[in-house]
Amino acid sequence: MHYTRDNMAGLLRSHDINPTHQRIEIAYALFSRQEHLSADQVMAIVNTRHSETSKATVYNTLKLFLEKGLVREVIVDPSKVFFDPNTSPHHHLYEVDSGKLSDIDAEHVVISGLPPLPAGMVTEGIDLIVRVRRTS
Amino acid sequence: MHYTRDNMAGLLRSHDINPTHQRIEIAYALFSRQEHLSADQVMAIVNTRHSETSKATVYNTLKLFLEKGLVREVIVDPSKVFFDPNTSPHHHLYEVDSGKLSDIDAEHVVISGLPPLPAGMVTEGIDLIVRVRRTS
DNA sequence: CGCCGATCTGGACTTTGTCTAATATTCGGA
DNA sequence: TCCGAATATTAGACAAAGTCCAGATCGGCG
Ligand SMILES: [Mn+2]
Ligand SMILES: [Mn+2]
Ligand SMILES: [Zn+2]
Ligand SMILES: [Zn+2]
Repeated sequence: MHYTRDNMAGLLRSHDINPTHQRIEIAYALFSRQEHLSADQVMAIVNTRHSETSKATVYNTLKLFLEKGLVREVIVDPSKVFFDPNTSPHHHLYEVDSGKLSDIDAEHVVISGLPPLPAGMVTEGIDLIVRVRRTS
Repeated sequence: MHYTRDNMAGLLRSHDINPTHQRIEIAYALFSRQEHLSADQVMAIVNTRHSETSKATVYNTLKLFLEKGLVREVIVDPSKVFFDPNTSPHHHLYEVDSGKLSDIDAEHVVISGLPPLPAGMVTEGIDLIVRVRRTS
């Protein structure tokens, strides 16, 4: 599957999001790259050409995408949140020094032996983060 | 093992940390409670009685404890870091709504099928976070 | 064209955390 | 015990991420 600006409107509609110019640009930034981006990075990307999208809109839009399940949040760096266009179950490899974040396919990873959940609780997700460092 | 202010100095020295009044208070806040605390919470606790420890000292001290391996950092909430006096290998259960964070013993948890690390990389830690929500 | 709800915006504000330069404390040695 | 150097603490300025709001703008429809 190949992402273009032109198929962003359909993607947004399929997630019950009204497609606007700004939302299309922001979605395109994430989906065309298939990378983990911070709000700051998204803002820099969408404002490279000319369109001028405000900070408030970038944050509002990313939050909207999150609520609608179009993207997922990755909390791995204490100073900023990353947004992930890959919403299929997967884990993350985090290079502590460089801040580089990459995906680990969940398909072959098995997590067993977790204790039963407290009553009245339901799992929203299991985040597995492998923190690595360059051999010094 | 039972933690008192009086045995904090020894604990600090055993981790190569010069025990000072402020450091003892901060360590005592964490170890006597055995809870995950944010810097803000630590500051509130140590300043409840009278001692008046500054914000800079709270942050400096928590970072020092981290470097010396006396506490560990838990990154689970996008808005603040939690400090964990439990440095033995364990995982976390995070209640998304309430923000409550609790330990999952690592002893019976098995994680298998992780892909090999990129060359020249060494694992610094594996963080497993089970995000749960109250059944609605 | 003109209306109206939805969206976008600048900028003030909040929160978490960092930095700095001045002050205070600690601690080993005389 | 006293002293000086090294170490630690501090107030407050600063920075960065993120939130909020009231007013401006957009865009689809009659
Ligand atoms: Mn989806
Ligand atoms: Mn230890
Ligand atoms: Zn990912
Ligand atoms: Zn813990």
